[in-house]
Amino acid sequence: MIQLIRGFKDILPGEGELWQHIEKTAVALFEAYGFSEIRLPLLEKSELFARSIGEDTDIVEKEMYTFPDRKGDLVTLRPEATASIVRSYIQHKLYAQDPVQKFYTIGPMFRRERPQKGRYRQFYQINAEVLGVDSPLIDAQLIFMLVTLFSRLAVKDVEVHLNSLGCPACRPEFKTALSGFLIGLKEKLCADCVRRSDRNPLRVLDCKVPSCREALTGAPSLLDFLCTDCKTHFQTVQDALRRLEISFTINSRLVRGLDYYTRTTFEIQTRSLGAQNAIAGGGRYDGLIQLLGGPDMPAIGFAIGFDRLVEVAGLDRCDFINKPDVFVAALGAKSMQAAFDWSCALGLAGVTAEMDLTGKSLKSLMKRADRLGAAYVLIVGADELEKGEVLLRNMATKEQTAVPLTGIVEKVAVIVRSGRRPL
RNA sequence: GUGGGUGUAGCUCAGCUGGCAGAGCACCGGGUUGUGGCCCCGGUUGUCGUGGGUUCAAGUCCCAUCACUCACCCCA
Repeated sequence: MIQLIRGFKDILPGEGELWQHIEKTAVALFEAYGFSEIRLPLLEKSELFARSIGEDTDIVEKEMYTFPDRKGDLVTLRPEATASIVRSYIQHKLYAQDPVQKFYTIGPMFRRERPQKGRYRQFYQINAEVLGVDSPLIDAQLIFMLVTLFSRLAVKDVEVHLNSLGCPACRPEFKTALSGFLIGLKEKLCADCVRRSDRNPLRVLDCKVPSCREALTGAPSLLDFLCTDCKTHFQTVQDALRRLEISFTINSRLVRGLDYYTRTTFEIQTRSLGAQNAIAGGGRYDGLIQLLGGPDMPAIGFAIGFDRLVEVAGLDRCDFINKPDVFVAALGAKSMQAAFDWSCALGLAGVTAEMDLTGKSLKSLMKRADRLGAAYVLIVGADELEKGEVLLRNMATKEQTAVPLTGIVEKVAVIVRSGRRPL
């Protein structure tokens, strides 16, 4: 048997409906705030990610699906969406029409990590990005949208973690101070942190090893090093969040894994996902557009882990399963023909009709109708055809109505519609 | 990439110190000659993850491998 590739998964019928519901909820929300959909390729030149995400990140160093195409060009299955969004914004000069652009996009990303709860090699993200807006108010609005979405999807125990990473004017100063602090501490840190302290000292801050955390208690805080502009920006974000009644925690150790982040960064966490507790993360990346060859434009965005969101959404999967309105139970070959014609016509009339084509006993047909959750069963047999009327059984009330054969499709459709609950 | 746990019927799992591969659910049929859910009776379903090894004999012990899973790492 050929099995699927490690870390990949099938979204089976029964789950698909829930995925769709979540997607629709997100799209409706984004559109209400003026975001438009952008659809992007899954494959990009490898160089795009190396430049945007950062050569020294784990993603680029060891997690990307990178391979030469048939001509020998290095291509990569996208590990995230922001790089492509920015690439597209620059390439099509979208800023020329209107410097402010708001996008959302939903789709698969690929990273070759070891699979775990809520972590797959092909995983899905919902992204929203605002390009060309400097104002800290937009930062708050994005967080507001995330919190709103999670509440609409009944996600429990949502926590907003907030930090500012500063800008090219103030971050280097902090990095120097941090490096200085770390030098004296090398023997107290774990092996990973010793390596990090040279290459990417910021990452030492969110190490989970208890001894490292302890050693870092007196470490300089990023927030003390922010320049005046960054400080004001961060303060405005917080004030706006308070006005929007969103509770948040400032976590000066919240560091992003991608190099391009500046200023505001945030992460939405929830319990009940084990170690993979982040369901969304994002932040500002003011320098990225210019870095990739575009104009000097600010930008901010977030990514939601779709797979994780599906796991923590407080929704009953059964509520979204597609149930037939009518199950057509045909007994005998002659009945089968008539029943088949009617079930096709019912579909056109907007009534979901399901029927069994294998010629089973009425008992098993009834069982099947019950399992599928059909609202009605239309019983069609030789006796009924002779009498000129078939029986429509309401599965909930067990009431049976005789429906004459003339105009049967319309009559069934009327009864089914009247029985449907208004949405 | 590192470490732990788990792979037996479609699903959930039992199977002892090696000795004929099992149960519940599901499915199919019958009781009810044409009416679902409850009840009763009967029936189908297996490369015991895969490949080696030890043994008279391996689901069981050993090695390898694949997959799932949890954690580290990293990240959404």
